[in-house]
Amino acid sequence: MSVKYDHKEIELRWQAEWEEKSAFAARPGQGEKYYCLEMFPYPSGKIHMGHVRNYSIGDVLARFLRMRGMNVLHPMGWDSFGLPAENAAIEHSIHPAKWTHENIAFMRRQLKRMGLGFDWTREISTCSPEYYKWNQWIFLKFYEKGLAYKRRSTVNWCPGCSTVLANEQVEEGLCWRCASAVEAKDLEQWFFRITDYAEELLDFTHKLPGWPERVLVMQRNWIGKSMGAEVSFPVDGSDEVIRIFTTRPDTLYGVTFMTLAPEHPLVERITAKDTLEEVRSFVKEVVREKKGAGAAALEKLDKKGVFTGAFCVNPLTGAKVPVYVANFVLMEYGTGAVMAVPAHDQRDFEFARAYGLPVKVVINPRGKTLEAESMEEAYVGEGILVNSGPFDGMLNTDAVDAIIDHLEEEGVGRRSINYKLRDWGISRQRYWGCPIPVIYCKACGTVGVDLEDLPVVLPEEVRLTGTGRSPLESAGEFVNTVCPRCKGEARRETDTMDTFVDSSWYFLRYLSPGDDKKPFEKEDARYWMPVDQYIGGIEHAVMHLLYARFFTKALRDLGLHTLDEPFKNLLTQGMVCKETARCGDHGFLSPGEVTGDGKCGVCGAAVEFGAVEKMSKSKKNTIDPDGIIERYGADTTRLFSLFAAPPEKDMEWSAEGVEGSYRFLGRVWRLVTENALLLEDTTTYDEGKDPSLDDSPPLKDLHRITHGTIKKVTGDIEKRFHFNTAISSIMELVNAVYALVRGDSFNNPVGAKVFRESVETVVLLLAPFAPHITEELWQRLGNETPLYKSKWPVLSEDALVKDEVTLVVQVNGRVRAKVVVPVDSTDDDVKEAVMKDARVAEWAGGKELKKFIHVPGRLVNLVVR
RNA sequence: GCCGAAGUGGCGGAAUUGGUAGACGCGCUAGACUCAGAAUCUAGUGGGCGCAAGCCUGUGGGGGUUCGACUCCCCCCUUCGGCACCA
Repeated sequence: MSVKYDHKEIELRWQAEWEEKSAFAARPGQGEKYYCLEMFPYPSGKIHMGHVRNYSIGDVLARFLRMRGMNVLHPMGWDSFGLPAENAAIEHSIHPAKWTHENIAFMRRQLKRMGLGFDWTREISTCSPEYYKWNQWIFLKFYEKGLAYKRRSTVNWCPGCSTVLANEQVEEGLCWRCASAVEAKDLEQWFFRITDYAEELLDFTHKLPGWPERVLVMQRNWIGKSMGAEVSFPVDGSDEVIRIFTTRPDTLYGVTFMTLAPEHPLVERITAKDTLEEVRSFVKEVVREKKGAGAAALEKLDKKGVFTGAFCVNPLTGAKVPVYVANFVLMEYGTGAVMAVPAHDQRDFEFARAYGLPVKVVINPRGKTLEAESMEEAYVGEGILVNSGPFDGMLNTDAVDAIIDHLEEEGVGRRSINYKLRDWGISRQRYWGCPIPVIYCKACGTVGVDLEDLPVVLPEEVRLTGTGRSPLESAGEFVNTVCPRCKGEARRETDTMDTFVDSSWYFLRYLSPGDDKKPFEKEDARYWMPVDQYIGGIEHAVMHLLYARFFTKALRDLGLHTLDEPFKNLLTQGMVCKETARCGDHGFLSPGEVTGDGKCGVCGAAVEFGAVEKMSKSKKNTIDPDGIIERYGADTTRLFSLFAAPPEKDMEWSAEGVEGSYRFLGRVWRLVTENALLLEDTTTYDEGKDPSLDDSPPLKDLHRITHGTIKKVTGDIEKRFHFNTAISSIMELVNAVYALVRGDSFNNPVGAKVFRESVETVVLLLAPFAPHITEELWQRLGNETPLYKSKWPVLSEDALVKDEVTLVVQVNGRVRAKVVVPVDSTDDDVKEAVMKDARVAEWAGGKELKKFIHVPGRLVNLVVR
């Protein structure tokens, strides 16, 4: 008697049941809390395999911990403001709101079809006024505290997206989203003062043991802390002073020239009359090169400079050194001026050699004397100071502090710290975002909207042209308003916020999703925060994860909660990849464009296979989850996405692998349905009450394997997130059960009980991975309580104990025999047993036993000569 | 250039503390069932030699530590990721 595994019918039925019962709603206050969160999706249209993997990982964890008795919060929402909605509006004449809401509806259905156990009662969407009202509220609190401010600045302008980008959103001079060359543009912009938190953000990268080291390293590099000194170099024959920042004050006596950034304000003021023309044209050229460098930023520009005709004075030595303008000096970092020490800095060295400038050695490696003339590269290592006045003979690492102290005493410099981190520019000249709640009044100036007037609702009627002006400027009714202070005529800010603002605190909104008095309830935050496990892509290592950390600290300082860090543990999942097909003439080909015998469907040329790359439309190697779910079911799709690789590593999608997972579920299905009568007729083996298994080794083995699997799967899920090995050990258990099913071991009352125990265990252990089929089988096993309310199997340590163990016997490190000994054998017992073995005698007989090594339960190694 | 991660069968991957390398799955081979196929089941499957028992060899390359190394140490190679004029 067999029943077909109808995955679709089973999955839809159980999904309806979970939906109806709100099976996965979190209820604060009951049991130990666990906040499991995956990065919420942008509603781009439909889910892709990256989503499938991300949410499958989170759901396994959430379901597992629920079965372990924890009160799990596992919410879902939508990062629903953003540029694609606007582009769709321009291309297809559909309102961004409509496009977004349709996408959300579609993707929500897809996620539910995946059987993901989310608490849908807490669903949020960042484009809803109920959500972005609190964005605006937070903005105003930041503004009040000076954490939000406006200034004119040179910004990264993406001509493709017609908007400003944050520094974090520029990759190698290109837009992170559309890869257009980023241009410089002067604009009035709102900023968040994330630099106020640079030190704390950096400090806490050392206090997040649950984060992957590489993410922490990336954040540290991004924050880019450098310790050193700021030093003043007076300009000779002028009142002007050039301030420089250096991390190498120990080399101050070796300065032989000075370099300024082309944009440095002093350039115009100190340049000699007769060189002004030359300097100006150089500056122009550099600016032009920098603008054009966007696309070709991979190639570093040649180091170039021009002498200004001016000299400045080294405050320690009194030496006059020439001042150059150089294309490699950045105005944005430090002070825009760099002292040059060619003997001990490679870039300065190259510049000095190119322009015939002197090289002065001030540090000698131990036991060596450097000759400036014959040096072929700068010496950047440690050593002893020379030519450095009172500091001669000092170790350079000690001289750093000594010289800074000296600078401070003389009043010509001070200790200083620099960060690469810049303040976060959040203004975007786009429509589909959160309006910045600010009003400009001729009389009162810049005024924040009153909190009672929030939200500032995004108007529906605007002209979207994508030309670079803020679309909101065209919405007259929105723009023209009255000043909250003087009630006079005023205009609204027409820029919207970077969507990364929306995602910087959404994890807090899930805690109190309906609250209309505050962004979130302090008590809820106290209970649920921090997020115990956050799961998402590595691409957010710097941007989102740094912004969210900043928000958490800033909101703490506003008194909204008391937490330092939002995410206790972070799992960065690998990418979903697939083999590409490529034709020399026609580029990447989709499977449909390749003929049956591996030729290009267009030209018939041989197709190149083998390159495994991240799934992407441009590579034509995507797999649509819908098709897989339709054909194999959500359980198979989830199972395979977890089985193919450990979660933090890239995985390769393979059609055959999916088949394998499907076959496995079929095996489990048949194990229960084909043995329904046997299973119905019995109860689970109970170690305490039922007869001992000592008389039946096969049953005792299976009982032990069953509990070994419980131990292995539990550990793999909770300690290591190694879902792939968890699944394979469940497969091993299934194989072990099948090995006995065809014999007669189970055809007796005790055998049936052991059989039922192992089958129930398979179903329970598999439940987090494949929740539908297991729910169905659980019911078919006659259980009244649905599986989603059931407990994880309990491990019996007693069951794990073996009577005998097989020891591997090595002679001189090579395996030569195996012996079976009682588990409690002493070294001497083992030695006796080993020596009796015929194979051992063959290899070790008649030779001198130098050493006898016994690793209990594992092996024996005889060292003989 | 700097920082980080990784290199294991035909493929995805396993080996948790230095203790039988290749679990589990895919693929492949042979067989059973079938009119046939699909599905399913059984057996085999790192490489070399051998009828076999078995022997040798094998985790990117070279050296080292150890009774014993995929695992620890040193050098090198390759691949991937991040940062990249940061003073």
